[in-house]
Amino acid sequence: MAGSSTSFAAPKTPQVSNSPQAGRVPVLLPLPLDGAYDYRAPAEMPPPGSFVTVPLGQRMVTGVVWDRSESGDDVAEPRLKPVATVHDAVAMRAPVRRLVDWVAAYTLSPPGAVLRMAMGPSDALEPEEGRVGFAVAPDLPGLDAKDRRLTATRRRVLAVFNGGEALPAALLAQEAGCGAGVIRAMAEAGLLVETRLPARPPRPLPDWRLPFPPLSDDQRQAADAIVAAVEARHYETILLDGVTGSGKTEVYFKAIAAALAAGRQVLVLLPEIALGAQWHRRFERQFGAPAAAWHSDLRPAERRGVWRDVADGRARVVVGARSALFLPFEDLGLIVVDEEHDASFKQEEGVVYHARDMAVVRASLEGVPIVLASATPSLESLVNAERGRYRRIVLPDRHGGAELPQVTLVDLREDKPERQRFVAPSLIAALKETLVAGEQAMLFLNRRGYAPLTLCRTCGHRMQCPNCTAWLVEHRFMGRLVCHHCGHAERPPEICPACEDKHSFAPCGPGVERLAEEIAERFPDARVAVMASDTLVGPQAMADLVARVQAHEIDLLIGTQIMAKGHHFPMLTLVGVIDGDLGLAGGDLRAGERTFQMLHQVAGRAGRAERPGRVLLQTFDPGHPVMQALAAHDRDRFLALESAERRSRHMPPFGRLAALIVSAPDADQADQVSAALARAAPHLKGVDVLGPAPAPLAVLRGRHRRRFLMKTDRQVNLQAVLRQWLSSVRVPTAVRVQVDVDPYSFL
DNA sequence: AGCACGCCGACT
DNA sequence: GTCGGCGTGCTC
Repeated sequence: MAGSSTSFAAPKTPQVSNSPQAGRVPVLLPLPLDGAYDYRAPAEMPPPGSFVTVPLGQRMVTGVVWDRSESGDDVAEPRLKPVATVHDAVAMRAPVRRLVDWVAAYTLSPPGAVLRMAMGPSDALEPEEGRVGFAVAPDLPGLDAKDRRLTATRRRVLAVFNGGEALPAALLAQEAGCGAGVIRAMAEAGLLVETRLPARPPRPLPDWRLPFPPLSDDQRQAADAIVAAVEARHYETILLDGVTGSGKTEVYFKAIAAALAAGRQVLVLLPEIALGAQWHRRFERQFGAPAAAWHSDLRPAERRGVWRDVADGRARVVVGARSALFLPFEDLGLIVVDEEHDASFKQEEGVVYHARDMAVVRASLEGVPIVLASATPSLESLVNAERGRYRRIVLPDRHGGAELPQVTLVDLREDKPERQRFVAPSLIAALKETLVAGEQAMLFLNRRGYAPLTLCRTCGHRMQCPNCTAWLVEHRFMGRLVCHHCGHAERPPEICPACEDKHSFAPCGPGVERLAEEIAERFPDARVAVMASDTLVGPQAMADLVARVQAHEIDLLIGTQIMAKGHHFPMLTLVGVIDGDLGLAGGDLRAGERTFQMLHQVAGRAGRAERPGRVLLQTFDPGHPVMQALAAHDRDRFLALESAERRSRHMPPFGRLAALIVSAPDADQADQVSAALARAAPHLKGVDVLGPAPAPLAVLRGRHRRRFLMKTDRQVNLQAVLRQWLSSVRVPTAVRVQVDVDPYSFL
């Protein structure tokens, strides 16, 4: 205990003020704790945003020096542990810290859980010096090659250099097929010398001065307005509303060029990385250099590189999915959210947030403009434009003069497919015409696998997931029954587990695989490909298939929503939608809106070049407003109807919504906590609580789930009401209460 | 999120 | 009699 008595005897750090906060520093850790923890500050107080490593319990954790809050109920000073390390890395800027706080408060998540998304890879904090490498010793050529120390392995190592530059040890060892020990021994023996490798090469800079393609008057006006916003350098949300083919991308590329010209960085958010490839090609064509990509399957070294380049300003334009929202831009000048209506911007696990909405928050905290682009804007964004919070810029024309495809509704009650078949006679006929004309066709069915349900003909038993309230989907290519919710997979049984009858199973309903089978029977000579997330493995598979379609090596493409977006197939003149009603079932608030957006996007694949396209849309409900709007190309009337409907029900964006999901391994526990929550539910003006009800997915991954829905007037502070409500109920650790503010999924 | 502490089954 | 399963609770 000599150490502690020494520190006791040492004079106390002189107090710079009488404040009890002197000498202490709040540190937010990337853990789901209640808030920042206080630590004893080092002699030189690290400013807010500094990355620091501190002791927590038995381990060391790296976090960020946070901003002082006013609350006074801090831990007593003697218990404070000291900050262990202050990192040299670029500090987290105030707008990012405020974004973390904002997202945490809005989503009712622990701030540390949000910080985790903003921290980046832990090794990105290490000081960036050239890595250690090895080169051939300068006097080596003088050595006799027959020197006994020059074993075969060592010779292989020397051969790797082949007269070239220094290399990192790991690469050397890998290339020579030996261990790191060999390299070290060779260095000790004087065969190799240790050197510094040069720092990572600089990124090629996108060139904003390259000529743009000629823009239409509408495009030019839109571009001028957005460029002016970029140059004005203040926050504004611009909704860029333009039909497919109207040239939205060129318009926001102009804005990107303006931001680059001003020396500032740009963030572009795309809904799914699947459509990244063609975006990157397009960007590189315009700017002569690639944009930096940020997504979940970057390799660690690449991830670290991008992170650092964003932080020190070397990466000028970053394209990414949701998580790019939290990147540490040094000098952000513009944010673009493309396909802003896309539901995949909503993160459904962990911190539940909507990246489009939080991007607007970031833009406002950074004081920069943000462009939300879509051919089918969300009702939320359109209403925000009506309210004057967003500026709406409309691009009316299909740039390049191509006609809109003709959309014909196929009434499945009249125009019936044969038994156990799913393509109506009129669509078969259209496919035939298209193929005969040497053109391409696409069939859209948003269902992976062979059949969504497998049923025993003898006893009616349905194959169900053991962990979820869901049917198992047959995947015939894989020879598996698969749960699309938890990933459970099993071999299709030979005998029915209920009645033990043999070979009694029958597939019910179509998936893309079954549709492909029907088409192969019907058109044996057609070259058919299936495009679904589980048939395209690896990042290259999608690009390869797209290239084959563009080279007309495929006549007929069958796929799920993965093929709905962005690909340009000049010879594709027919799109068939197998089940237009699929997205409309279930109690989803946005079912109609989403179905419209998805089918509109799919329809847009037909006839984008000089060839006119047509769309045949199979439905059991041709009178449905979604189908009528699609057939008449009347988006605005549909939106007006949808908007009126939402307004009358006080649903978003005219009211606010939050969902609570109570889940537990045990149904009783879930019920008990639900009952307690129900008893404590707020009774306030403008607040309605519905529930508890078993969730549509009543069991998910083995957890029993109950749902509440809280609906409030727009002016109610929904978060405050929720916080109050939740704090009044004790929740045992086995039970989880997940909060989903602005829910998009109602499962 | 880790990591320790703590209370019940199969092993030397 | 111990080793170790993972339920519960804490970390400035």
